[in-house]
Amino acid sequence: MDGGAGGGGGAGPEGALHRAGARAGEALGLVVLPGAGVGLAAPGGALPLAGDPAALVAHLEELLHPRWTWWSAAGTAGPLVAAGVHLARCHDVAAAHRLLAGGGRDDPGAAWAAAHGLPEPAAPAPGRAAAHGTGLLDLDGALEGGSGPLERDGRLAAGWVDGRALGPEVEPAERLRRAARWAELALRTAAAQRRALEGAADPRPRPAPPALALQTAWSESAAALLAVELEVTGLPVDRAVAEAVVAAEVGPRPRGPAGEEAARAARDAPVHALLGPVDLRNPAAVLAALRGLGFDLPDTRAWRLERLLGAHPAVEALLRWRRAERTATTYGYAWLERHVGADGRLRGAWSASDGGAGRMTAQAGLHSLPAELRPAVAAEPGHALVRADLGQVEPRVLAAVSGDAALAAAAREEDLYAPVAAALGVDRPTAKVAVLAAMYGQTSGAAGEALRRMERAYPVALAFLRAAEEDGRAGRDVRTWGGRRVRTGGGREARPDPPEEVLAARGRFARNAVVQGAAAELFKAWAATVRAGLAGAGAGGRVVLCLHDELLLHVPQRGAGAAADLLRSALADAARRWAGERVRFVADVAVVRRWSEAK
DNA sequence: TTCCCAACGTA
DNA sequence: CGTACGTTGGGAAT
Repeated sequence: MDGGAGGGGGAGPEGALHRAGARAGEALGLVVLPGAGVGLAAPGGALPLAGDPAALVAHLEELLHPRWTWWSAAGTAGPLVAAGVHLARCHDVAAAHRLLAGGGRDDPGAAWAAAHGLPEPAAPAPGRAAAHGTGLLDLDGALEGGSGPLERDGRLAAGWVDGRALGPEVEPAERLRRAARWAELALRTAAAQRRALEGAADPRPRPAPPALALQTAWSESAAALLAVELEVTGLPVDRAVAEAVVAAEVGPRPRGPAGEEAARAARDAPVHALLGPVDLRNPAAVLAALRGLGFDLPDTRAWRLERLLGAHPAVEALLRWRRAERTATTYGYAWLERHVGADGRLRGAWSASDGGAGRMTAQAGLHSLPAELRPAVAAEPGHALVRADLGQVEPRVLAAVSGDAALAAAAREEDLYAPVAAALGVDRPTAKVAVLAAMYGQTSGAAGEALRRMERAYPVALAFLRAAEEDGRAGRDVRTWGGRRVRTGGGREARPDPPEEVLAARGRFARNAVVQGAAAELFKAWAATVRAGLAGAGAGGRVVLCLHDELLLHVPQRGAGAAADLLRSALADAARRWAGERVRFVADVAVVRRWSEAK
């Protein structure tokens, strides 16, 4: 970063940072102004630094190895990651807020308010809550009056939350000072969150590992940074193979809108010949046409049509049409065009903890690639893919978080269902169905007797699940093992007397959330540990896909064996921190050239 | 233009 | 054997 720093004096920012109370390994607030500089904040003061943000941050990473503390990785880390800077540790205020508060809000205004005991502010204008807005300009009284980022009532000022206060139209030196001030507020918010995480009451029947909530906040923070990296890195795709897979389903790439239209008509023709000129893309029309053939169905879902395969040739044609249409519209040439870059990387936006239970989500179809396309996910020359997926993760998680000693004993086996089957006195498939039925709240009576035996064999686990279900039915929030608050919908749309259907759905949701959500936490702790290990190895390996219980790494060929070992050791480390020694977690690991070759 | 539903891919 | 998510197209509501 030679010579880029201003404000620190002398050889660099070290002196000023030291005077501001920055210490190696400790929290350091960070705001990035792309192309202009950074705002830093340590416990004793804030420091504006002009210069290239990536160079400044890379230097400080090496010098201080801090826990970078920002409002959100999504808003701050993008330019740094794009410039190739590795950031080892962070506290992501948005991620910690999602963990502590649940719900959909994670903007600075909401996090600040929660951390200071203030009521949640009005939601920022949708779509305009950019990290550092470029919009102008009518800086309101809160800014112009010199009152800075805080309103009189203690809330964050709107002009700061929406980024206008840091916009490029602000005079450069003032803009940097504001960035440092903004970093200071992120640091203060993080400190309050840390106190809340450390002081969190432990409502569970048995004690969690020490500081689990704080550890979880940090691994969730790492996942938020990983989400930024995943989008920058992308998933390596062999475009020729992908196009061949598409072509096999829908034919050659159509040329222009006319070709598009012709291909569409060609897809429809065989079904029209058998079913009449029905609008195949309108389910109601398809339903009516099928009724004309004598099939009276509640809907036209594939599994329902498959039962009628022998009855009329139109059924087979329709099912074939559905597959082709899915490929053409969702995973076809247009999709490749939109999401696969010139460098052969499939890119989409990632979210580190979306939805009710806090799983990762991804756009651009990254989480729902059809199996037929997996041969197209391929290592680049000189590289390998290393794939690992957790085995039977949800029942193992249930054993860990419920504290059921008998289930934990079963979870010490490579195949958890074998001892469960023995305990229940049933065969393995029945045992598996019984466990899943218990975890997810069965409604049809298929596993009735096995479920009653589950109750006798694993009463602690079943009581844990029943308690979550009761909380959900009552509209009470539940907390996952790592401390994530999951709202069950009792608050919003509070109808006076919800029908049984709604109550039952809330119960199933809560029963599922305490398992699925906890599994998501363990997964992210694993992913964060793997990420750190890859960086430490220094061989350029990257996580390229996270898929709920599966990790895919892209590594130089000669590092593949080490990466496979890392996946196993990282799981052991993460699981020990997360659950102690009582439960074993297992991963299936394979070094492959194509994703389809694993498993 | 916005919102909801059906359908289906993944875990 | 239920939950979660994203994407698409169509139709109704606005």
